[in-house]
Amino acid sequence: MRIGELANATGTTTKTLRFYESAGLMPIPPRTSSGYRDYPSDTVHRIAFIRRGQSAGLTLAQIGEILHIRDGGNAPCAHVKSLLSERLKELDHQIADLLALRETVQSLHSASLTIEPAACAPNQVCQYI
Amino acid sequence: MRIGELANATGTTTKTLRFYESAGLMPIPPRTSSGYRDYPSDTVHRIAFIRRGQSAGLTLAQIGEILHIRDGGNAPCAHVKSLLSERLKELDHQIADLLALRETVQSLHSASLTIEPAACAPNQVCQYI
DNA sequence: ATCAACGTTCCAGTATGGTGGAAGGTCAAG
DNA sequence: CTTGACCTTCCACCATACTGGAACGTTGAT
Repeated sequence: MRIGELANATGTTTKTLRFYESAGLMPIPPRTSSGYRDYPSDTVHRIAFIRRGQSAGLTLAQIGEILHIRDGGNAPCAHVKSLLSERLKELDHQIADLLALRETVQSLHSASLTIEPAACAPNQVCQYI
Repeated sequence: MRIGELANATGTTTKTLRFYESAGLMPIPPRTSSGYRDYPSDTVHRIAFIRRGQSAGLTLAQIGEILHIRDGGNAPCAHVKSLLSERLKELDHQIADLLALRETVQSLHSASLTIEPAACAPNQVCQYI
């Protein structure tokens, strides 16, 4: 199948597919005599996997690692487990950071609602921040 | 004061200060006869404000807006209030998104711990994802 | 034969907040 | 007079996942 078909079948764009290829996520596809990429039809599964990996919050680089292990003929199970638990730890950190930031912003915001703007000194930028 | 002094006094670098200037966050400073930037000493407060704005999760562009209002001789109170409440909404969105993602990753990870890797079919990339 | 719709490569830009380095000018101490 | 620490400008690059566009070749239908 040609690149446009594949893009249609997977809900991506030809641009994105060429980008994935340049990023090392796709095996180099064979070409037709005129130079068009000619993908085997099971490539849709590979693209679908990439999308699922992205919705799981993995980066393209991490998804690439998994694909490379599989392409090398091995089962990527162990690596996937460690990527997922790593990602889980990162998420916990990010969530904790954002919650702390939310606290900060929340209290700045509350203060900005209660303090009189008239009390604003012109020699500083902003009393709320 | 010269740029290195200012950088030292505020815990930034000369690179960063020149970057802030190019980003429009700093008033154009006077120069010495030899072409060195010569900052008024209250510039440290401006830099400190920028840092506080960043720890409140504001972008440099948003911090710039506040500074411009103040530089224009007006009190930025109203704008600051709206920036903070906007930021609060964004944070709530981001946190909700991350929590949902955490759920997804969590269940994928649990599955990866219980399912037998031996059940791994070689014709798909990874059963966990 | 011509036209649209597809394909190709390559280069550049998006947003964010800087960082690194080259090539050169200035200043104070020894 | 030279050395080292400072300053100047400018251009390029980091990560991330694409996107836009130019310039040109191919395919299939009318």
